[in-house]
Amino acid sequence: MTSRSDPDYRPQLTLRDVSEASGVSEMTVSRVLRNRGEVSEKTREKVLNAAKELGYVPNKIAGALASNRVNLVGVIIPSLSNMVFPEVMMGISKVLEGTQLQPVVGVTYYEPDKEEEVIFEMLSWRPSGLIVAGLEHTDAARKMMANAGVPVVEIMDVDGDAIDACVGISHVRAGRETATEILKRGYRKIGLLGTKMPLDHRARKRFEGFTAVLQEAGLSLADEEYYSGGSALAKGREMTQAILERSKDLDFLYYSNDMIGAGGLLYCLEAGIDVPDDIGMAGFNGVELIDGLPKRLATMDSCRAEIGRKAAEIILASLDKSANSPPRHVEISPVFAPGDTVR
Amino acid sequence: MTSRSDPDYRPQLTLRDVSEASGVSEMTVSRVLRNRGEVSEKTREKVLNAAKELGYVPNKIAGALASNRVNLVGVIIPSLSNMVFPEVMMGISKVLEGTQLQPVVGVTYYEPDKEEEVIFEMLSWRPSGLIVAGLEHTDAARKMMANAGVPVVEIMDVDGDAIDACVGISHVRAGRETATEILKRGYRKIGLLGTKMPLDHRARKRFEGFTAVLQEAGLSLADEEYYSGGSALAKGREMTQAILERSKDLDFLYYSNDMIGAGGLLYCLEAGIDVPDDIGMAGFNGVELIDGLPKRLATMDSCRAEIGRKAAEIILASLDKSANSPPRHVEISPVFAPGDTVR
DNA sequence: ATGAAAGCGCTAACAG
DNA sequence: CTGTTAGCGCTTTCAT
Repeated sequence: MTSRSDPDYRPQLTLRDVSEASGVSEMTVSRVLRNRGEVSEKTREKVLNAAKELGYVPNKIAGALASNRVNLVGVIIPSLSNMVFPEVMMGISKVLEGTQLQPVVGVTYYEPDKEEEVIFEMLSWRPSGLIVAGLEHTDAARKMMANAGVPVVEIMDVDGDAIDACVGISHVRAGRETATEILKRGYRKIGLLGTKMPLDHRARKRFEGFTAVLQEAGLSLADEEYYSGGSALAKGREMTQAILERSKDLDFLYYSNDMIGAGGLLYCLEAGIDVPDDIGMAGFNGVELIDGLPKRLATMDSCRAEIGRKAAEIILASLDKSANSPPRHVEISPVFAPGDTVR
Repeated sequence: MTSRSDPDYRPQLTLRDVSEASGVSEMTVSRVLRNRGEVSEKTREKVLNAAKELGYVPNKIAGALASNRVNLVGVIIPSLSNMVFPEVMMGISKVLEGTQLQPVVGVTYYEPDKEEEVIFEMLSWRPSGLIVAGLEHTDAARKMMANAGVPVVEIMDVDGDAIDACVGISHVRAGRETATEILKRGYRKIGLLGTKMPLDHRARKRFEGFTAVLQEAGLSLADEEYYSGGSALAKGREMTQAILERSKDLDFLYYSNDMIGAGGLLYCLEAGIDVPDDIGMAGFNGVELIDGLPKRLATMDSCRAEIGRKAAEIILASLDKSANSPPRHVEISPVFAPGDTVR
């Protein structure tokens, strides 16, 4: 897109061009192209032909400015580097498919300042709604979203205060339930393995819920291991080896996600460790990958696609005032799936 | 975003509001907010304070219309359901980070008509550039892109004619090289395992290149197996079991991607099959996952992040006329990585 | 260094 | 069913 003062600026095709080519007024051309209002079949055809002939592509920028309507939904997520968020996206896409709305993604890399920036950027396009991962934001970001005048759905997490609407699971509870299941099954010397990400609030909350239950049972974590960077599967393998060599009496490993859990599982199987009798293990997320492992890793489904779908539905409903509005605070309750790695 | 005629329409904050609050003309406010043109430090501050005070968020729609500039790059990819495309995205993001440009994603689900639709939708926002996966498009889509007047980079594949620019690998050659390596290592009874996706042109091209080399060597495929849907890892496992039970004399399995290859590898290891001596195996993509498997699967890196980076650089360069333009046709040559699953 | 005027391409609202 | 008018919020251009 060249600036209009550039020497080689080629003016774009406008409604006016279609109007002239078809001998129909701009306004009627506009109506035809948007399928709005009554237009006779004859004019309709003339316009459509002219538009196709010319290769006219409407200018949504101008349309949006004039109509004060932007059919975009901003989706703001921390990362693309694991399957979690793409799956949320798919849930959103599926619901938005067939409506006028289109998702637009922004990535924050788990950085609050970057998130604030992305939110600002998004809002400056005046989208019809916003879906944001997590409940933790800078004050400025919260203020912007609260004042944006569009529906805002915070997703993935419900442990905290939502600005407008939220859909997710309680990670504290997820951690608590996993711990409860583990204790119930008799495991006592428990190690924690996770990513070194203080800003991954959801992983933090799971671990908090998890350790709280241990404490209530008079236990404490036997050991911990954190990593950053690299292939999650490989890291899970390495970390597991490290922690088991260091703490020989561990009988359970709780991983912050399934991918590193899978690495740990592969390591144990190769090392001849009896899973789940010598060592039990559990991850989190319920990724598809789990189905293909030699043993199904115990996990808890984080319901990513469902969260995406529900969030999109909330946006849709709050735009369509005739629809009866769905609840604006949705907690999904995942269940512990023991798989083959707990006894 | 409510329509302006709605009963509960709240007018948005405009430059005018900031102008009035700061006692500075709209024009100067605009200059401050865009860091353009000379503005005295004093006015600058007044404006910035007023804007922050009010919580003003500029309207990019209006800005874009007036300036004929949209700092968006459309990225059109077939799928989010495996790690391949998110990784391309990360390459793109990394390069665009720090520039004015922002990527916007559209997903086509490997459907040509859907792709045409997404391209049309994208172009109607008048983005500064387009990055599209693949070289195969509907005629209408090609025409739109050719006439869009913005840089268009087709990525992932170079086996075909590019509209404007392209960055990718030759999948035909990738298939050929893999076949060559396999034959060189003495494998002869070769089975093919892949996804049932006639519209995944790149997988098709790899298989075509692969079988061409076999034919040139007087060989033909011993067996084939295709799947659709489900967990790739689990499917890889199932397909491998199926093909091996059916064709007991196979000595090599070529998978259309690493994920199903990994499933196959896990199956073989569990089944006590000697890899690579009884059976050799190879996949495609070079996903990180491979590092964490019991044996590293032979593969060929599809250079996703690099492709994303190069594509973004081409867009950037063609927008900045002072920059010397990089080549507009870039073929990256991946190398066969034998890992531990070929002898 | 700052301001005023004009208009980007389209659609809402109203008139016929 | 079709057309006319006005203007969305901003930036360009030109004047001061």
